Amino acid sequence: MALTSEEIVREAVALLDDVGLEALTLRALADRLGVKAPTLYWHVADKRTLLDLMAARILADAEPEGLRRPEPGESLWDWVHRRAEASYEALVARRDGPLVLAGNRPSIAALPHIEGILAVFGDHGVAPVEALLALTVVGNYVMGSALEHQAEQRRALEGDLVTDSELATYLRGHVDDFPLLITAMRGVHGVGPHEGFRRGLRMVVAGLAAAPRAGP
Amino acid sequence: MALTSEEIVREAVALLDDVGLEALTLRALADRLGVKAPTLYWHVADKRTLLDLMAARILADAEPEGLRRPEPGESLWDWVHRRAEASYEALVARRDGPLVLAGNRPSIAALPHIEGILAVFGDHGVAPVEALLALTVVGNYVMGSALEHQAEQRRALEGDLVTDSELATYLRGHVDDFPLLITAMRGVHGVGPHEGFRRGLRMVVAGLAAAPRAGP
DNA sequence: CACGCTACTCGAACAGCGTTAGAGTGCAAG
DNA sequence: CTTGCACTCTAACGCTGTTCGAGTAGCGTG
Repeated sequence: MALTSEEIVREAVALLDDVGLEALTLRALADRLGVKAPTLYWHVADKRTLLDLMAARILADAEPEGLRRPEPGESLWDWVHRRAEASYEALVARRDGPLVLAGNRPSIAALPHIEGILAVFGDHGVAPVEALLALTVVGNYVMGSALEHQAEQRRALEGDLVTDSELATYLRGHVDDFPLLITAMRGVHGVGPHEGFRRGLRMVVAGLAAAPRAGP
Repeated sequence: MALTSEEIVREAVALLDDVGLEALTLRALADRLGVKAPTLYWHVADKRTLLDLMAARILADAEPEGLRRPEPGESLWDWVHRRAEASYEALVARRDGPLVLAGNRPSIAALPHIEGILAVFGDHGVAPVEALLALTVVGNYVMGSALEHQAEQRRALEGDLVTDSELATYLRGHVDDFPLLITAMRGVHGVGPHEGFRRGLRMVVAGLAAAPRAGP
């Protein structure tokens, strides 16, 4: 049975989930597919383009069906908020997902999708330029947040650097030096780990909604 | 004359500017220092920790003196805006800077700095929790934007994928399929490349300023 | 001066990586 | 049966980060 490039990409993403980006080697991927490494080069040009394909697939998975358009009666910005939340969660759920996506622009295949989003903005009276701006602002915030969250997570796995809990114990030893930081961390610790992202997202979207001439 | 680890880090950052992250090899760095590769291991534990040190240095360079506190009479949020703009520009100016910073949390050395920022927020009546939230929101937005900008820039250098101009010519060939996207891109193209970040930043900061109980 | 000790540098080598060249295998079409 | 294509393999290249153990220069002490 012949190997397909889609099968390779699918298994590569699965391997990524298992071992992380650093251990994602072509030989390991080939092993997983019951094949030797050079075989992959018949189906995929490069490791670089393999990563591009993986990024495209991860991105596609992060856009479920129900988010293509707003629910009936849903406000534009509530929809933007929901979209952002969903892609953040999809990004964070996939191990090293943000890292893989970091270097890879969406392919041409994503253009119709973007056009559709701009159309929705248009239905709500937002001009294309403003819409694209809002889209990239939210996208960059989501990307940055996911990246930071996973960086922290990776640290905790490797255990060799400043994790949040290590930071907490360090701070406890220097209560007098960092009173504000300590109360801030305590307040953040009260809510869940992703709650910070959500609260921030709400403010970001509010800022976007307030700024342009988003007609009533 | 003995080699110091600071000298290594300084030269590593310079090498990064010259050749980019992918070509930043220990042998090349050693060559630049007039030394052989194993020597570096006497001064630095790992390449990983070398990257951590580089990240710390890049981050430190991104915080110039005049931004520690607001100018007299400057509003809190104008100051936040100025800080964000400065670090964005520092990040983008340094080749692959965002990529290096992506995996590396600020070291313990950065804590006093953060504490100082929280104190400024406190002077303006913003509680530590809200201040830390605002700080990470802006930080994540800056990080995501810098990452995206440099990803685009890298594509243009390597010339083998979808750069903005290639995208533009592709779009010109499919005017009927993507009318909104085209007018949006045209509008973005009118202003400078970093203007999108600035306009977005203004909205993000506005959202932050409006949301919490930032007393008068 | 001679001693050893520490600080520092090096050559040689290892395993593993992405990648290529070329030979081989099976299967479908003529 | 033969040809040719689609696909996979073995072997190897140059490169990477990293380790080992030997070597050297300078210094404080006897």
